[in-house]
Amino acid sequence: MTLDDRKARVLRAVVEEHIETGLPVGSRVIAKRYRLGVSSATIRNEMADLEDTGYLDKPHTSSGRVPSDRGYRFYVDELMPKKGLTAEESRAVESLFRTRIRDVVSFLRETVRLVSETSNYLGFVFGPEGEAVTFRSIHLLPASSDKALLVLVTDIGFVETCLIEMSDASKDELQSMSEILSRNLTGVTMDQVADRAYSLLREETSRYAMVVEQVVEFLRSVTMSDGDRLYVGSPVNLLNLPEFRDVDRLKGVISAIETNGIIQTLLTKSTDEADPAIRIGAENEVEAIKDISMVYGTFSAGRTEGKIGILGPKRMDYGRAVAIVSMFEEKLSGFFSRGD
Amino acid sequence: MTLDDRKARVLRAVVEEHIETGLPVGSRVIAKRYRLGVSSATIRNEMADLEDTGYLDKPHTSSGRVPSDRGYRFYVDELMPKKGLTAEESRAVESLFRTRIRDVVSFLRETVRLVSETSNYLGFVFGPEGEAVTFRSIHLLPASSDKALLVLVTDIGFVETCLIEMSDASKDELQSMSEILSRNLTGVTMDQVADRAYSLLREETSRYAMVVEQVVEFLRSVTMSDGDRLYVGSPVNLLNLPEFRDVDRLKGVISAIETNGIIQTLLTKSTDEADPAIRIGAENEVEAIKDISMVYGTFSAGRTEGKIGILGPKRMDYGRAVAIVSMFEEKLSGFFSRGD
DNA sequence: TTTAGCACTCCGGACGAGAGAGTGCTAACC
DNA sequence: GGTTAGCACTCTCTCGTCCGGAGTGCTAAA
Repeated sequence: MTLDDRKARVLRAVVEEHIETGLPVGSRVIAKRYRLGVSSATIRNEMADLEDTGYLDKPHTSSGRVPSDRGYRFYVDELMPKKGLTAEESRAVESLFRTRIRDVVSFLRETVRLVSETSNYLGFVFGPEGEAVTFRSIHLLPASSDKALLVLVTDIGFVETCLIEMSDASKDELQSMSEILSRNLTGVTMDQVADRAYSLLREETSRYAMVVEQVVEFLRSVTMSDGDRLYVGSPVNLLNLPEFRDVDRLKGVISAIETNGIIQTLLTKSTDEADPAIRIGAENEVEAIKDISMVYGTFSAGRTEGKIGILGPKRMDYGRAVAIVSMFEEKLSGFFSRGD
Repeated sequence: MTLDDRKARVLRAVVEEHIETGLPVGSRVIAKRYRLGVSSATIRNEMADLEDTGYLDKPHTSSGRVPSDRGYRFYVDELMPKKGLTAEESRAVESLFRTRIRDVVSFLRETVRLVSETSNYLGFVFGPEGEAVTFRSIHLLPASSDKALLVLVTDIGFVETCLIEMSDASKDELQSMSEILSRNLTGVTMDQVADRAYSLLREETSRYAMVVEQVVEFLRSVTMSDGDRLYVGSPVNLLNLPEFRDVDRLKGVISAIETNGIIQTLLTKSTDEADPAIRIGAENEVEAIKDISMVYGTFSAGRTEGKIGILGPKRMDYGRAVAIVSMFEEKLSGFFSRGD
């Protein structure tokens, strides 16, 4: 389905006007503000047609028009101009990726904060999945008289640490256990590593049963931690939007997002879309966020991948959102491949 | 200043009724619901007196009374019953402290989440300060061909890691640098460690100038990270409170909290108060949170200490908040001393 | 096909009335 | 003298009503 040139221009004007103001837009405003060379009456007719074909909605009988999901969809697919980031914004992003990385978790958390800040919507990152990740190295270090520190480094730079209680173990013993672990588990994928570690350690140093158990338990918890993959920014930005003056709506959205699983299922459901992908309103197929849009993309991290995206109102600045997501995608892919 | 017995009982009734309902409370309700043995007219007289002496306020001429800051203060100091947590709640807290601790940062983050959840207000933790902390151990581990992993363990169990870029270094070289670091920096306090490391590494292995610089830079960032000490829960709970139906108020509070520094200065200003301490409304001396109350306490972590607390409306359930804070204080102190 | 004109619709703010809740005061009561 | 019943008064909140404004849809003319 396509639209003739003038209808497309009217639709574009309506969408952009509505994105800017948040209010229903009338024919007069379009005629005045957007130089289409025709009168408001003509625009009115075009708008009526656009409503009939489902590109525009009317909140009530005699008010201006608002883009429908379909209208937005046509807009982002066909009409939307490509946008870039300002020099200053790019610089802010660059600088995040130049700072010393302490660990991947806080790095991703910082990323989310920056996405939220530059977009003025709600940023999120869905971290690289664990299953395809392998270990680059494993160490057991003495930490105190009765504790050892287990350090794991994955091939994409994740560092996980964990304190292990142990009654007595010499430095040498730790060292040897450490080496056994390293030799045998390096390169093994996450979903196999716990089992491997278990059989391995048990036969080699059975007198440390308690330690072995703790190591295995920790490895299990690392691999299972699918819920931990989602990082969401602070929803304060959404409070500034007129569509969320209604507290209950905001509450619904926030709790939907915080309820682990919603975004995950949304993202994994993603089909052969463009990248960055755009999901508009009801396209998300979840009641609670049916007037929320989502722009997200995929970044690669070693053999696996993660998602980064922005949640905002349907009248979000899609062009800008796409620019931001693209930028971060690229940077994140770069970041995670750098470590190879 | 004290109150005669009946006035105190009226005040207590008003405060508790208001805490429960959030509405101005009238004399009739008090007379009916709280068995004071006098009629509403008498209560009315008492309430008028309480208003004169500043314990109660009236939103407008002919409405019920609302406790003033002074009224709340008297309530928490003199009238409030001691509360405990339900068995189930205690169990939830216990279980957090029994789970395997991955690292202190995520542990504190989880703590904040749990405080928010059990209190139904906004929990926060102000982590142990860095200056008095010393290192228990320091390690440099091979991570990949061109990177090493720097691992620090502090005496209170904080683990900080950081990837260091280095063009070429054999395992043995890393090992020896690692040992030099360990030997010389263990037990040194955070605020001295960067300098020590610098002079040390430079003279011993000058050919790794780049590495040294990175290590020092990281040590600096660890010691400086005062802004990172604050962990705040999700403000969703606040959305459920009728006093925050007004989005702008909520926005003010949230951004005041997110603006680093507000809570810090509030907490550091704390004088010789009881523990858990209670700050009611304007006692906080910050405009933005002048109708927010705060209940917080101190937990010890080795030679240093941190704060844990709850932010809520002035009509918060102080008894419960105190119980929760006490519980967490104790648990956290236990947690951080366990590692000695 | 476009446009001007006009009647019509609907929203939102203003206004006022009435109900409800609560107070303060007065006068009677124990 | 403290306590209480009664009552007038005040203020808020909720409706219903009433415009004014904005926008539409339709018709007829250009």
